[in-house]
Amino acid sequence: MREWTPWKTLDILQPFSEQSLSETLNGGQAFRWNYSKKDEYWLGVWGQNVARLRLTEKDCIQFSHPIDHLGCETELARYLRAKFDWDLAINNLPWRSDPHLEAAISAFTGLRILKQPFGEAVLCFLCSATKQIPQIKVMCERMALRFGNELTAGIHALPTWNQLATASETELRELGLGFRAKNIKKTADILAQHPELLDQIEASPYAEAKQRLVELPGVGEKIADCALLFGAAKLEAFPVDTWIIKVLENRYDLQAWTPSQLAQFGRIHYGAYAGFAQQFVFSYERATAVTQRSKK
DNA sequence: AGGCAGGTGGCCA
DNA sequence: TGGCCACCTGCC
Repeated sequence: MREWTPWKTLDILQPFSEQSLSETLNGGQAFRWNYSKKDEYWLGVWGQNVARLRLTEKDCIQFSHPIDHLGCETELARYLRAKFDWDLAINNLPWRSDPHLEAAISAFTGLRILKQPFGEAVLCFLCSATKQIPQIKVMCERMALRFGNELTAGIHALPTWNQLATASETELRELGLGFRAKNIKKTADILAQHPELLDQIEASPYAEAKQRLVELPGVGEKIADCALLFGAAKLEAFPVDTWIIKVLENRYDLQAWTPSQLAQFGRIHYGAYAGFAQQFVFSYERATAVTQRSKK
């Protein structure tokens, strides 16, 4: 068992709350964070990094990482987008004329969009098709254990696409990936053949990046938008999933709109930070649904 | 016990 | 274009 560094406060422009930290790490953006009630910290993995996170009573965010992992603090600041001005982004959202958005923003103060490694975001959201968050997490965990590097005692990184290309579809199915296994295998083969492809896509403007991403097997509009929003910091990406369809139909009275029309509405109504707005109303809707379910 | 879950692609009109 | 359906698996 290797040692962990003492807790240190991360230099961050705007604070989290317990709730917004939880929602950011474990609300459907990322799938590799778990909270230990006993130890009172979050443990997470991204890229070849592992860290523990916790909030102090004053909402300072503190981190710890394996002692031998130099550079983790820099990577963490990048991952959490510590220096990005999220309040300015909120200022540019249309909450002044949109009571539902305003309520969602108020309910999730401190929520932000992660900058995950792009390839990992593509992989995780390829797993997400018709799955709920706990199940997506299980799939990611199994892929990491089977094909990813061990970072510290018992904790594995997600496999790189090159590592995945060595797996057979059968091996992937054995991890419980179901029909997603075929898409992941085919995508892995393509990315192994074209090592620069993901970097090129990430560096492209949003529209072009999306156009090129949906050429990958199993990547449709929704998964492409998730990967670009959570893995490439393209905040104009607006994933339209079943939750957002519900929100727009019920809260914005847009019944009878097709998903593609709803996507267009979202981009126009919410603007340049549509994906950030999406995350607020997504979280708000899920919180409401969970409350209603537990009342029964 | 059967339907459904943060979808996608293929096939039909 | 637009609607329908199969596709794995697990959970209610």
